[in-house]
Amino acid sequence: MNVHSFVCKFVFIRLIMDKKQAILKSVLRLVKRDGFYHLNMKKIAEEAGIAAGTIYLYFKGKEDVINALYKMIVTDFNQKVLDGYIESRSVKENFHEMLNNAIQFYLKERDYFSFIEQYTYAPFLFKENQDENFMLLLPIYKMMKEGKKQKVIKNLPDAILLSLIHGSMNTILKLHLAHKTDLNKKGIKQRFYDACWEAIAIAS
Amino acid sequence: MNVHSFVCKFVFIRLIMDKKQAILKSVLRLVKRDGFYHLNMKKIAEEAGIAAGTIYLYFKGKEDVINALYKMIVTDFNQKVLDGYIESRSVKENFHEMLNNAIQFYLKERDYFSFIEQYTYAPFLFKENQDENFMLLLPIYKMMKEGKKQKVIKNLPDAILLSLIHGSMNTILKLHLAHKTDLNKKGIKQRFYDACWEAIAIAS
DNA sequence: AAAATATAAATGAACGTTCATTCATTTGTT
DNA sequence: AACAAATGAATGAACGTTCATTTATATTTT
Repeated sequence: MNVHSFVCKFVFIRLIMDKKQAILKSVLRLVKRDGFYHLNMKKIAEEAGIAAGTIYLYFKGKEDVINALYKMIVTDFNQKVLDGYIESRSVKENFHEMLNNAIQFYLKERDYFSFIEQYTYAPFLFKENQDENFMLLLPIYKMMKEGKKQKVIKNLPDAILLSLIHGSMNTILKLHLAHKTDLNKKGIKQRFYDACWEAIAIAS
Repeated sequence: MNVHSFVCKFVFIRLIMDKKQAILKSVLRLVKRDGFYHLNMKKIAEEAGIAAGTIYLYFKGKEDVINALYKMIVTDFNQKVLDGYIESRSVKENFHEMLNNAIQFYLKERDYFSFIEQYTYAPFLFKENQDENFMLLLPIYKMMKEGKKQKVIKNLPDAILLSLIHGSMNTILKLHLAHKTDLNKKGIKQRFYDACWEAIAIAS
């Protein structure tokens, strides 16, 4: 393999990825706008500015597209949120940082939230693995475990702590996206973080 | 109108309602089992033990069926949960009672939860009115207001309190239905109620 | 360097299904 | 006989997917 062919191969892969991404981005926009129910291959192609058949060059079919998108979002989410975790910091600081990262993530990529919510509640729609549903909770688990060990977080069952953190985050995002509150206001966000922390922390 | 025709009319209405209910119950079971995506009129008819055309004698079409089901569930939920509200009782007691009613409601009618979750996140799918989404929150609103007035509930923005209560309830139900926890165990349920109350109550 | 050839990428009409809905007909009731 | 209720085959639109064809890109030959 000479340098020339190496460069060619690199460019080749990059282009494939670009088109794959373009298709996934289209799905994202469509699911947000019209919902899963009205999603179809022709629309996806139109939105991506390609022909319907082209999608099948990059994905096995509709299911494959949807699953690929889910995996992309989960990977992106976990990476960005776990980025906020620094061993040396206190649990409280890590909690704030990760919750903030999670909320910022969904505020920045608001289509992600809509997609994830709809995907999660479509039983056996496109799911290869039911446990996938809970992959988004990994960062919270990590933090909870450490907090319990250090006795700064209440010794409640994991499910309850998860509910208080993830559940309330979910709902406040929902309310934000429905314009029932405004997480961009600094005050609201801070008060939410604090309320959330108070809910799970051992009072000092 | 004589007694006979009155009886006839009564029976007539009852039968209509029975068939309507039978159709809605079928939808419920199918949505839980296969998801919204795989729902179709033939399946609904089969599940209800009637012919496909018969559905159109009772509903305008598919959308109408879905919307009717949603309205039925919301009405049922609000009634059953608000049943737990007694003016003379303390806010804390009312909170426990209503949260318990809500959870029992969804545990008893587990198909309801699956349906509501999927319906809520299908943007513009079958929704005549976007604000419908938040109709399930009415009972919580009522309690929150009173609690704030009596200064037993933290003076946080409604959206935050809602998130802590409704959001965490939602997630714990989700975890229960996915067998990640067991709300039927008395201990878990009680600890969840207490944790939830601690999250919103002013420490005494 | 241009032309010819080979390969890859993209297209969109066509296909077979599936679906919601309709309605002429049948079944049940008054 | 008269009416209401239920049927399910028929209909046509919509869908996911395929594939013969076209367009674009790369390679080889002249």
